[in-house]
Amino acid sequence: MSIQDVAKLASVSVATVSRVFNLPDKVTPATRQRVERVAKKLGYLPNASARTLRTQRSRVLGVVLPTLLNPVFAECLDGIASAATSAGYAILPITTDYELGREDHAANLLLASNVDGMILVVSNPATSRVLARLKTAKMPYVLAYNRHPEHPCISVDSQAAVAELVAHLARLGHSRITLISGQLAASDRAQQRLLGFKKGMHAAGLKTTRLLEVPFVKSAVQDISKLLLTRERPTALICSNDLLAIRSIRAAHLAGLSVPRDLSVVGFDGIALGEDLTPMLSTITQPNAEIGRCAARLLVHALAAGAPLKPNASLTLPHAFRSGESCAHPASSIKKQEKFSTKKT
Amino acid sequence: MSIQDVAKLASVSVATVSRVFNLPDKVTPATRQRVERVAKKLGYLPNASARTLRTQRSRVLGVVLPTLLNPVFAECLDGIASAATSAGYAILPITTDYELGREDHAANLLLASNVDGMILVVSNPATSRVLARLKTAKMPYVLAYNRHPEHPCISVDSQAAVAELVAHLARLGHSRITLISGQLAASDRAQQRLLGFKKGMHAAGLKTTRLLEVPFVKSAVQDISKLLLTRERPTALICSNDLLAIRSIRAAHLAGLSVPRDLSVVGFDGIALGEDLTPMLSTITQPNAEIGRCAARLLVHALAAGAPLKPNASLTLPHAFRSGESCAHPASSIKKQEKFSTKKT
DNA sequence: GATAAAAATGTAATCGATTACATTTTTATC
DNA sequence: GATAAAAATGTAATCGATTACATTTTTATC
Repeated sequence: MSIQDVAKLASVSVATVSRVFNLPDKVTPATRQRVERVAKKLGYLPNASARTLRTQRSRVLGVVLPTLLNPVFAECLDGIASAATSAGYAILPITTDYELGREDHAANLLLASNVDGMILVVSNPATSRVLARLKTAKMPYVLAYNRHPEHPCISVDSQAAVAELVAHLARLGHSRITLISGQLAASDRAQQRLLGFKKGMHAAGLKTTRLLEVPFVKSAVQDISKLLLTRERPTALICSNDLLAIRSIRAAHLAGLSVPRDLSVVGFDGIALGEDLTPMLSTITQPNAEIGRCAARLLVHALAAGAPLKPNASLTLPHAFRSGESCAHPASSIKKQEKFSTKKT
Repeated sequence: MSIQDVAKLASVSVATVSRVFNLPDKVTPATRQRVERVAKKLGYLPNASARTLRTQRSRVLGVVLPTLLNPVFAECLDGIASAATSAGYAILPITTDYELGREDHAANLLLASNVDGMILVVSNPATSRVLARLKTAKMPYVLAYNRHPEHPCISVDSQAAVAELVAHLARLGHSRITLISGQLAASDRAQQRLLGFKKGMHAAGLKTTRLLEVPFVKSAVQDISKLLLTRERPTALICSNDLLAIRSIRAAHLAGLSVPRDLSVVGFDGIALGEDLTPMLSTITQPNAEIGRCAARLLVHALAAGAPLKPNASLTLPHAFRSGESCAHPASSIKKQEKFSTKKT
């Protein structure tokens, strides 16, 4: 079932069939209809491999993501897909499960697949081997969530966001705040959030910054729960992503603590599901779908212009604090809390 | 950067270069090393489009899913990806957002992309146009989650699962049970779960089966909340998926009801996140990743055998009731409940 | 209706791999 | 070292599209 079959049955040359699909104005209406009818009858679709080989463009964007099991990236991919589709591009997503070797593998697969450009969430742009590879291969790309001065990146300012959050918690009366982070080595975001945490704590005059680094793949509820059973337990947890926040709330429950009465928990990411939870998740929201859409639009734009994206094309999108129900005054400043509650009600 | 460049620089023919990559045993070690070195230096990767065009196989499996924003499908896709990868296949996933037209579009895109086979979650296999299309195109495929006697399907027995669940709830003392379902027209699973609900209610001697059909895309918390404020409100909700269950728990909270004291909520799907919630989600679990892995393995096997999958290759995987914390005795039978609680503590 | 210009259509090269078949080189055996 | 067999390598066709250029047909103008 090829263009040859259609041409034969429609009694035209393959060039005419091709034109019907690509330059319909260059074909007489009568011929066009005849060809279209035959094509439809045969269920003919132009072979993408042949077209890509000949035209040297696939109209496909490669996407490299850590995982789709974290809704952050699923939401982002959804944004990428919608922007890509409206620009006439398909997407080819690959996940790496935070394994560095699989980043290379994914990039190679996409390079071999003739994608026109790539959107990536890498572990760490500063040390990434893939990015060098893309540069030598002259493959246009843009990073999402990552932040690095030498690469085009779409992201929010995680560091500032967490610093602001610390200030907010301090204002609420919290002083024993612990950062629950995923593996720092596996993500520049986690590192930036830690930095923001330290800066924020320092700015608030809080000396001791406590950090619990937990494995991300397997649920870390037990580890967090243990932390919450210590004598000098924190009154607030800042979690470097929403899934960790959800697990922290679970951990609090297992430790016999009520959220937010005994413990405030704030997440990071703003996954949609957080709004449906009880207590509704307090979190720093990123515009995940918009990050994806921006990345795709920028990349498509660069492809149209024929020039790879430069680092100065980077975009910092706005984050926001979504005040949910998992964050409040600490129990020690209960009076203030009551005043607040009264105001609210 | 093509096989020609490598051949020239290594002073061999393109055939030899090709053999180094595909039949390395047929090449003298010395030659092989020379070619491999040159290939590596140039960063050469065999062009997938050219290879696919020539060999008539892409080693890619197409995947058609409603959405990745529901973790069920993200988990399933993860299973597909792992099984496909270990079998040497890549995957090309496309989402349809439950829009019928986009199912066609996705299938066409995948057909044009020369995928070797397809794994699909369609709206309704009985009425699907894509499946007919795949048959005429002789494209091997397998359905996931769907159930239909005329197609190869990997699924659980939703109907039996819900019927059993009703029996369980009835045993706990519930009689006013409402099914919260997504759009019935958009999913055969929803229809089967409804059927199981009716059968289960009938078997339990419960006459009135109440159903609330809610839009799935936008959160239906308000609708559910309204239901819970009625005079004859249900004591238990069966939700046709876990996201609806989460929203139902939220709705209960907004209605001033405590779960599970005032209202039992049971979901369907067994998304991983449900275990981290408080109350931990009571739900009927499906082996989502395994459904994906099975589908991929079966398809790969069929491709190796050169024969399309027959309906009798269908597999019913086991479901299970995960007893979480969102389901208990109804308040009216409070004594029984206390007995139970005591036992537990 | 002859002529020139414009529009429609066709021919054949091309993209980059694989592979049947042909040719050359190496190895084994005497 | 001559000869046959086996191994290594090369040549050229092929997959299915697009497209520059050539050719044919249609249209416009007198």
